Amino acid sequence: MDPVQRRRAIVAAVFRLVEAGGVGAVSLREVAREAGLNIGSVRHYFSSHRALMSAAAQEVGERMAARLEGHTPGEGDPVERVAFVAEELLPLDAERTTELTVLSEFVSAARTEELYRPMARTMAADMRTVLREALAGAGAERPHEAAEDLAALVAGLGHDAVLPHGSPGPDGIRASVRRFLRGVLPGGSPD
Amino acid sequence: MDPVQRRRAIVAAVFRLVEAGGVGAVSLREVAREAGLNIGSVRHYFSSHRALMSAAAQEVGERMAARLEGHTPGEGDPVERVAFVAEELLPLDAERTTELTVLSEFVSAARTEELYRPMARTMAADMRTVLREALAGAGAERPHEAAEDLAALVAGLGHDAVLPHGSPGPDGIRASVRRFLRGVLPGGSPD
DNA sequence: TGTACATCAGTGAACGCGCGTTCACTGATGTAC
DNA sequence: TGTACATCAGTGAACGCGCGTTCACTGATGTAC
Repeated sequence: MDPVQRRRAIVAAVFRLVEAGGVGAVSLREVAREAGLNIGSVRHYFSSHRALMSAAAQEVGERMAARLEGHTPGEGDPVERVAFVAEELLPLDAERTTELTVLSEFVSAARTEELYRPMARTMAADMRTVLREALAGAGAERPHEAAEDLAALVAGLGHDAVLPHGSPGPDGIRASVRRFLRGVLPGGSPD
Repeated sequence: MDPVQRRRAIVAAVFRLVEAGGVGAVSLREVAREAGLNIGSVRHYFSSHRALMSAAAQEVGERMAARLEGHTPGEGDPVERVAFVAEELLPLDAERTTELTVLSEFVSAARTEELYRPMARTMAADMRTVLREALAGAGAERPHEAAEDLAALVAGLGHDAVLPHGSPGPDGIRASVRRFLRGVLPGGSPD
């Protein structure tokens, strides 16, 4: 197996463990078991537990950055154009739910673990930038303020939906985003 | 020392450890050190690690419930009346920041640890109820929808501010809450 | 008043376990000459 | 073509450590009679 692919497979095992039990549940023995390798083999590709987690955090950040940058805003109604961007960051299907859950675990861990802080900071800044540009492009009057509000709304909706609480669900999430956007963009039909 | 006080002191030590390192950083040995006790003494008051964490989670839930129920909505401008309630749930000073950080750690842990799930569910439901009643009392046209949106905004603002990222800070948080409330309540000056 | 016993706060050593790390190793592939 | 050596993927035992738990213990206070 290609060493690059092997490293990817190990990081993928880390992601599955993070989703199942959080960042704290990732031990080298569990990673080895999940990846179908010997613990010594994991060590062969990542010199330490810290190095493995750092690589995993970097990969999460790169995936989300690609998600944010990789789409074209689309056309049509301003509300739908910005909603399309915001919804990249919301748990509206299984794929996004998994990815956001893993991201959220790393970002939360960044509060007490400095290893994840650069990634968390970059993510927060990228998200604000992308939302601000989308809002400005769609004609928002105060894109900076609106981006702050939308970033908080998106974080809150994502947080709730990822947890086993009384989340509004995909339809409720979509509705919240549209209510917000109709308030800050021109051309949305009033309520 | 009164046994009740002793239990409280041990739970307080748990809270300090959760704030410093998350729920995963709470070991019985660390709790004993933090509380100035022997590990056997901690065991004397809480029959297991699980029982201790359960008691701590319950205490967090009760404190937040008291915070939500214990205030009177106040009078005057509808925006300020609801903002007063919402701001109980936002990290606007050191005390609220600490309390919300600890709450947030337990709620996040609830995703993978069923022990904390009842508390997390109750908290989420209480928060929605209190916000909905405050919005309805202040004249919101669609208090249910507005409460969902405000709950997400509050969760997002709190999440961001608790983490070492590019948070908007207390003034930005207050401004976001007021922009939202002016959009859903009567009598707020437009923009 | 005095003795015996029960209760309970508090102690700290010992257990088995999973952890990250270290290390000596196997065996296949590739390169030097 | 053939031999010697280097490289590197992959292995798995062993280390010291912190963990939750268990347990036998001390000593003070309160109660029974």
